[in-house]
Amino acid sequence: MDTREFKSSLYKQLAKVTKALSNPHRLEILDLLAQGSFSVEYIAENANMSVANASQHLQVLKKSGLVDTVRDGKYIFYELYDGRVLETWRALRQLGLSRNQEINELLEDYRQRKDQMNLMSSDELFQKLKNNEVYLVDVRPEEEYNLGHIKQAGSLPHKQLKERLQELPTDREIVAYCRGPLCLMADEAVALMRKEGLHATRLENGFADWLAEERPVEITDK
Amino acid sequence: MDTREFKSSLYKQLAKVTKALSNPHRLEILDLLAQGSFSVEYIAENANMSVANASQHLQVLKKSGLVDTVRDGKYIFYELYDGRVLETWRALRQLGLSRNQEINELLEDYRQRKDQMNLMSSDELFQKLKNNEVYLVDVRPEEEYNLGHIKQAGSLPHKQLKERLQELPTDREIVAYCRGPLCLMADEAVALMRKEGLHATRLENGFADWLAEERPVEITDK
DNA sequence: CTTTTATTCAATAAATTTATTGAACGTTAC
DNA sequence: GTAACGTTCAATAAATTTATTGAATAAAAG
Repeated sequence: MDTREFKSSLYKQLAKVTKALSNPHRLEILDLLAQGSFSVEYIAENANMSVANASQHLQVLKKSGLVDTVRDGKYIFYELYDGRVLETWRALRQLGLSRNQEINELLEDYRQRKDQMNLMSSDELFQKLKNNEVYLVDVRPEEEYNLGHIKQAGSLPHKQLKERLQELPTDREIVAYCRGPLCLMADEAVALMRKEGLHATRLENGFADWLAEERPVEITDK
Repeated sequence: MDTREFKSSLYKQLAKVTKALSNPHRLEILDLLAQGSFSVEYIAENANMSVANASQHLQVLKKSGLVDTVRDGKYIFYELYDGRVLETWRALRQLGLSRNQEINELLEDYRQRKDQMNLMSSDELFQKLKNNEVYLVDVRPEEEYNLGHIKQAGSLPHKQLKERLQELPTDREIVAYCRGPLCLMADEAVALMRKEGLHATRLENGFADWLAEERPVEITDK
């Protein structure tokens, strides 16, 4: 093998990792796995695809070394291989958000339609939590809240929001958060709360980012 | 458009960026553009592909927002869009090197075959340069040396090395560097120097990394 | 104005990636 | 043991990506 062939093989190997990142479904899966480890079934349901399809995508991610599996009883849990994968995913997402104008337009359109543009930064939330100025709700599915959540947050899955609106305070600012900047559960929740006359805002990023920023969380370790 | 469609569009848009990163040729181009801006012809030659093919790949990179173009006379120069692209590329490359065992095996095989396994870290080189303990040579093509190089480095393109061996000192350690950890020019140079009885070592990373680490360089600004 | 040179475009065939389907596998619960 | 359940496999058709070829543009040089 001459030098040129060596070089081609190197980039070909490297592309195995980037190819694994090149599919929208797999990106959505990674974004979900940033929250914790989940079964194939859960992933399929939450990233909106068939179980067989999710399984195939997960195997691509596994072969590329981005995720790993742990068997627990009859379930197989997939998780990010390590913190470096999470960091790279966050950098890529950030790059995408900064370089693809259409993403921002999509997000703005969505929020404008729901009449809520303003987002709260992590810094601001951190301060307001310290001064006990806000009521914080985690609107992700309960399973994810149980794996770990922002300290002082209560669980109120967005699917149950309508029936449990009366639990929310009417005299305080409510902050809702979900998985991350691309997750729309908190946007939907805020829209609904505002329609009910509540003072609600969404956190700009989500749980995985709060964790990566090393801010206070409550984690269930297994 | 309902929430699910919105979400799919978001990840689809994001995948436009990652798809641009999913091809080995385009990775090799990015790695080259980490050194500076170059014409299509130069890129085609140095990344070993036809001009038409390089042009097509470059357009994919441009549409995804990763690179930009500047026209100068009859040449069109391609360059990384900004520092964030460089940082993301470095993170991805690092992730690849850490997660793909075959890359490391390829590199080790290559170096073993050439009987030189030991690499010098940036830290060590920095110290040795300060104490004037090493003779530093940049073995990249002269064009790239002229765009910018490590301070105190002399230019000795690996293609001219054979004829200019007598310029090298026989009584000092020689350090050779090139574009980065995936670039093999410095490995070839070190192998040749050792065969001639010189005391030579390669820098682990390359110019773009030295620059990103904010170590002393000489840059030609235009 | 014509020629030269650098780059891009358009068309095509080959290769790769993808979603879907239904069967197969392996573990748990009974 | 057998049934139920979660996951993977294998086969296939549709969609996308890729390299190659030769023609088309656009700027510079003569």
